[in-house]
Amino acid sequence: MRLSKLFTKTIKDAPADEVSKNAQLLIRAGFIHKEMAGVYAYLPLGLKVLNKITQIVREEMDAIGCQELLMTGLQKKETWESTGRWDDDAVDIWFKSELKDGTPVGFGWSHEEPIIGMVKQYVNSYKDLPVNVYQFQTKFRNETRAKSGIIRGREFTMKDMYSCNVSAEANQAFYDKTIEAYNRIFDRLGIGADTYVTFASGGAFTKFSHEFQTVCEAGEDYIYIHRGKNIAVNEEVMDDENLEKLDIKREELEKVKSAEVGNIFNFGSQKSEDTNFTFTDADNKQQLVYLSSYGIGTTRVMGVIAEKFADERGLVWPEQIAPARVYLVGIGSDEAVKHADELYAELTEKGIEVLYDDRDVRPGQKFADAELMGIPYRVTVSDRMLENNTYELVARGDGQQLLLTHDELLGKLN
RNA sequence: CGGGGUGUGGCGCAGUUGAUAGCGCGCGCGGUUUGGGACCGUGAGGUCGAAGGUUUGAGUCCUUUCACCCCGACCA
Repeated sequence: MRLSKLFTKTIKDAPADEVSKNAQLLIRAGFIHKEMAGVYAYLPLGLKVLNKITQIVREEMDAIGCQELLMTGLQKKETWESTGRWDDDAVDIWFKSELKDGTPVGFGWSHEEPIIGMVKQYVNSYKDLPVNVYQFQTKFRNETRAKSGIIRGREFTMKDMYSCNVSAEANQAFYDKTIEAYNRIFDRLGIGADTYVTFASGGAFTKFSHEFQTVCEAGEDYIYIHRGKNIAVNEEVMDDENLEKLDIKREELEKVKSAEVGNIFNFGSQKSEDTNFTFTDADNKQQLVYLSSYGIGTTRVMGVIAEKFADERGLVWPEQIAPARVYLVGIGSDEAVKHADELYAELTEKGIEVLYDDRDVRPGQKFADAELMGIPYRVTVSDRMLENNTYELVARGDGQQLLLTHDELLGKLN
């Protein structure tokens, strides 16, 4: 991608109404656009990042046998009445509207009920189970107060997955398998080392749940982490009884601020009882399906990563999700620019994603933008470099600078 | 939802005791520059969140309203 063609541009001053670091930097770098409080659009560079996060999640979900689908944003009242969750008193974040004829509709804040209602149609026998389905969907939640940029919005995207099994054991086995998949996801996203499987309170259908909490100052939770066991306890369920259950001692724990990037619930058979979701077993008896639900807020993850790794110069993306791998800067004479053009063509040809700053602006501005955007590697082609037949490679993360020959550079970037 | 705060060109801000708006960034044009967000010159762009009111006169005062931000509450 040539920067001269990119319609967005960077700005020096963040809008005054943005206080959160993630939104300030993402807006300054041209990754997102604020439409209203808690509602953000994803611009070309931001969408690249979001799509990469999405793809990593998708690969890991597929790897454990899940099938992707896409439910609807509009939902009907009847679906939610079975569990008593259409009522505004039960769920206070509903966005609701109605059809022209007055029929009420809701904007999906979750897809638990609809997806179960849909799957139910196809599951009749134990032979049809297990079923594990997931989607990446926009969720609408009428939060009384949006905050923290894209970490807590009123409209956001989430990967939600639902598993249906024949027994509590099978349900638990898949639940455990998903925890492993989630750990792989957060590893690949670059936040594995700071993300803890956290014992937390449950929701409407279960007493406890597991959260995936990433240590982050911009988070909204306080958790007690156990570095030895690599697990944590959410402050909200921190008591002696639970500590005993987890076989950990209070003094082994360290309190940190964190952001919830994933949350999984084992519903047991309670939810299927409410929704009348049953199957016929081998003895021709009707049995309740065991359900679990698993969420990862993909846009929130993006915000947490932006927030967590940023430094005083701007964003710092982990390589796996950066909008491009290389930020190419050409400086100086026409000759140098020609070399930069050629290198851009060559890298692109090799499948390396390059953001080529071919704008007619001064070097300082290009360097500053490379840093603000957080592209992992900056490659500079200039007359000074050409004299020695080298290219300058600077890593965004640690600032390490290398002077490489053409072949060394390609070796390094491959 | 309770408390606090802010709305003035695309962005960041100033506007004194009321007299129909000014600066920086950005943008156009010309020129000089070219390894850390250059400089000079010259332009374009706003009627001051919205509505109503007081006044000869309102960005400045009053009322209402909307939006946005922060703290708290909430967060399946």
